[in-house]
Amino acid sequence: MEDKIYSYHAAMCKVFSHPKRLELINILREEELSVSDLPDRLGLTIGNLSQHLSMMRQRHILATKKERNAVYYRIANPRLLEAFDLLREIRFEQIRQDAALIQGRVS
Amino acid sequence: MEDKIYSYHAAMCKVFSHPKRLELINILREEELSVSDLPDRLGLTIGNLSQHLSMMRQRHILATKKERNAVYYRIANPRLLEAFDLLREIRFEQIRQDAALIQGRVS
DNA sequence: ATAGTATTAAAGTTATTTATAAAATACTAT
DNA sequence: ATAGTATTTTATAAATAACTTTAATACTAT
Repeated sequence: MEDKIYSYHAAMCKVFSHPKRLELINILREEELSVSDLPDRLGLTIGNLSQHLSMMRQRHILATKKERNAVYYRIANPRLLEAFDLLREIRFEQIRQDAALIQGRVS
Repeated sequence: MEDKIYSYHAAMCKVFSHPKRLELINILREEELSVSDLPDRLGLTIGNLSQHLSMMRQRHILATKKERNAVYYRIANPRLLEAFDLLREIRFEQIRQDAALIQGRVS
């Protein structure tokens, strides 16, 4: 039971474990976009992009709506952006500390 | 440059993308423990555990100290637990919503 | 020094993830 | 209905990650 919770949690975190998916989240925080807007901005083929989108939707990170002949993707839950930002901030802090270490200014 | 930031960010998130690593983080939030305390609690072989520990230390999620003939691991940065809890909370919320849907009580 | 214990590293195997290209589906508008 | 566009799916190959077993290292205490 407890095991399942960790598995669900891990499945969601897997979304964050690929640089292009993170970049995508960061793009979609501003505006929702259609699939065809994205391959150029991300440097991905359409097929590959579609795979990422599909796994992100399955895990409720992204949500979609259909309009005319396009499918629009958006961030499913704004709180995800809080988590995104918090993790990024923690990572930045680490990088700053590493840099300080290299320059001999140990905190 | 921007690419590198996403890669660093993703590398850190990869730590969270495995259920046993999440379980480990949750165990270590209470107390720091030695390597030999962990295989039984996690149901991992020592070799496999050691690989997880090593990658988590490399990414600054865990920190170590040596004492007598044991190596103790602890959470490197308490803010990681904030992120852990936030993500878990978001995931729980999703599960609750899914459950509600199945039972026909659409929010 | 030697034996015993704890930890890490290496090698080999399996499983999972990612990327590419091609085919299939879905929808629009004529 | 047909042609055209957008999106998804599938098949395959390549890359990465995970697990197991065994060997090596490091440290303790006698």
